[in-house]
Amino acid sequence: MTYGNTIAALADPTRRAIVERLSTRPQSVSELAKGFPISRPAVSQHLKVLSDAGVLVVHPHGARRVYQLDPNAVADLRQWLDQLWDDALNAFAAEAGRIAKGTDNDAP
Amino acid sequence: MTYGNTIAALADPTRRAIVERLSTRPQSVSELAKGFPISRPAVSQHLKVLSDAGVLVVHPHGARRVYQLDPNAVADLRQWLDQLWDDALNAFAAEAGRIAKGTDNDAP
DNA sequence: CAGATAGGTAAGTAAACACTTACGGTAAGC
DNA sequence: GCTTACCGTAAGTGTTTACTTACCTATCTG
Repeated sequence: MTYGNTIAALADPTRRAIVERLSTRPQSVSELAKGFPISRPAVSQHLKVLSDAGVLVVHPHGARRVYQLDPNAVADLRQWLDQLWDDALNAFAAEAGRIAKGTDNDAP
Repeated sequence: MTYGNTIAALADPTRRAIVERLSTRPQSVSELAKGFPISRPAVSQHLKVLSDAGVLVVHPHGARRVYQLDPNAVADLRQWLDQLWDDALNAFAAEAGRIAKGTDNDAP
């Protein structure tokens, strides 16, 4: 169920951009905020949402707080997606089989 | 960018549940609606969001409209996630390397 | 110690969202 | 043709959300 929080957190474009930035290297709040057209508190709020969802981890370096992407969150979401992908392919194959056997009701 | 719409569409729990149901077999609107505690029009609206995002495809069978999960949408999202995963792991390794070399500023 | 830097939190607001009921339009069955 | 099932859309509503400014607490620096 943890992937639910993750995907909800990643729904916002700004939050996705933050995550993408952090995926290359850890960064502090104001460092991040420089790259966005929104205020620093807004970035801080996004970081809280992402942290609460388990997507980010913080470790304080003095007065600075450095945020980092947690690979585990990505892994959880990936697992769910892989399951979905697998089921979707199976369903597709089953459907194709039914159509090939003429069991579909497309024809008049 | 198409994964952006996909992930936004999947942010809602009801919509995720719909997608999970459709991942096993295609289903019609009222068939789907039976399984949820919300009204049929609400389900219809969710289906529109998912279709607009490219997550679902419809094909009408007479008066019924059968919705089906489109594996391509899942594939796009998977690709983005894999990229994120890869970058995150690299960043993690780089960070670990920097700490091991004592380049980090944790110490007073 | 005084001031600056870094960042979380509170309160307010406008827009987006997830519903509801009501309605209109199309295909099926008698 | 007339009724019944199927389904999308319109309009309205309460809640969530993404922002803003203002404020407050820590830490680093001179």
